[in-house]
Amino acid sequence: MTLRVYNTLTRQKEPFQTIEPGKVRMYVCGPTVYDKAHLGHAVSLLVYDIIRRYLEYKGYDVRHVMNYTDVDDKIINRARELGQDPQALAEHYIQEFEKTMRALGVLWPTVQPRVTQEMDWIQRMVQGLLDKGYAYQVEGNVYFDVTKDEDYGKLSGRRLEDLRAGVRIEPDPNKRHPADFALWKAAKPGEPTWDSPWGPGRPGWHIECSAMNLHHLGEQIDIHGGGQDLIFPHHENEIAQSESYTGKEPFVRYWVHNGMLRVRGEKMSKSLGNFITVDDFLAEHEPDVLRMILLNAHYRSPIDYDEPHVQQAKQALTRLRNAMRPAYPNAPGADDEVLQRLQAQIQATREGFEAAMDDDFNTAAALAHLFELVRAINQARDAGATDAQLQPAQDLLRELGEDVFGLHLQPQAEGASQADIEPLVELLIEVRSELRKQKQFALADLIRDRLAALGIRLEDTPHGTTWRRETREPHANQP
RNA sequence: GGCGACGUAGCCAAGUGGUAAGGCAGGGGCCUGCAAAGCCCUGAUUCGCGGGUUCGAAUCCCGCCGUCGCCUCCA
Repeated sequence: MTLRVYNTLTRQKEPFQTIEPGKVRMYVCGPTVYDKAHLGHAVSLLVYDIIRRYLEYKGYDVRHVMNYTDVDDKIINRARELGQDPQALAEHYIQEFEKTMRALGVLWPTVQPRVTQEMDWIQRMVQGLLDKGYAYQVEGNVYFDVTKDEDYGKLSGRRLEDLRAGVRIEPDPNKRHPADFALWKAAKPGEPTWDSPWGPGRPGWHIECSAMNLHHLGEQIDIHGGGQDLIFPHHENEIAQSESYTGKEPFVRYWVHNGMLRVRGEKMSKSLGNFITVDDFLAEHEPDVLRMILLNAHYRSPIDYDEPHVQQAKQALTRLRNAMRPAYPNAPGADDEVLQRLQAQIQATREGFEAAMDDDFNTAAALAHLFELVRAINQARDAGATDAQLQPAQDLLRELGEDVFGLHLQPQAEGASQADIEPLVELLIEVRSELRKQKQFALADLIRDRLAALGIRLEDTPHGTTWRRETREPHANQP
């Protein structure tokens, strides 16, 4: 099977072929660090985490770059409000963001460049664009001249005439064309500045991503990711800069854009003030719940966030985890017919899962195949399968659910180890069984309830009583 | 005004020409002292609406209605 990926540039799914065989160069737009991460950031982190995990499952070596925008109007303004140094503020929120990444359990990017550490590459590109006539200087500012780029607008499907007719482009007397954008902004009093051939100033927003791509991945890359709201103008401008500078097309082989998270039917955004921070979410729910919400939908679709969806995702996650539970006590072993069915499902699941993921990372369809495996495992367990007989199926569920989807399906008990408490729990179960035989249900239930309060769940089956540590509690992000 | 996406059972959602995956919730049953989990059965003659193409359409075309996004910072 060949992986096919939807490319925003061509608006269709295309066979995935990398520039270098076996290697993927992937760049994902990271945050501007002036505030805590919200759920939209989490969506982006998780979507590209899952994509990366699948690429690695397919055997690719992924070089994954995610930037931090640590120089920007918003940072400067926030720092001014708080009476802080902008760099200190940015550093603080980078640390916060990385806490969030750890809490969400995403694979760590290979490189995490910061604008402030890329000035050489940024200035080199700005100068190159000036030299080639794609940019012009006005009073210490450098602007990109969109009229010099014949195919400007190809990513977002816009034409300059349309833009000119646009209602909300603010007139700027310095710009030759309203759609021209700043590569370098002349210094204003009280702002961080860097020396440059065009005078003191700081980079415009778009140039950083072009420069970091060039520096860390090369002139052409395989995948460029980001939210759909970045298609215009940010990614459009990136293409214009990079292709004008290098003279090579395409700058990016596959433009991948994830759908926006919505709250109460509207996009969640800082300007609308309806955003939920990741910390707020994690104080109530475990990170896998958000992962499940995303897995259940397609990454390009908008996702509505609300409590009912959270509850649905939580239940579905529990069903997945319950399939990892062991065989019944003293399981006699399942017969051949049952085992053959289980074996057939193992094969069908892997094939179905890969076919779904190969089709533009169709996680919802892939997840459906996982649930079919779940049913087969549960059927086999009910039919008396032993742990050894269940293991191949559970191994597959673990591989696809944990390694590829990034979920945590195995109970991860905290505190005392399993081995430490096992003899004690077994003792209590034995005592309780005696009580049940003697119909002393009040006492038996007391033991069950008190153990439940301690996070140990007892379940009576026809074959005996099983126990397990309660799945982990929701926890706030750890330091 | 320009560009674009979407509209599938109570809810989430896959499915882009061959007769509707999966999950959540609900109902019935099995199991059980009870509980929990699990298993079995159960739901759209139908895919926003109206036309058209086709032997055949949720899937293609046209029109309409509705929701949302981008065009300004934004994952």
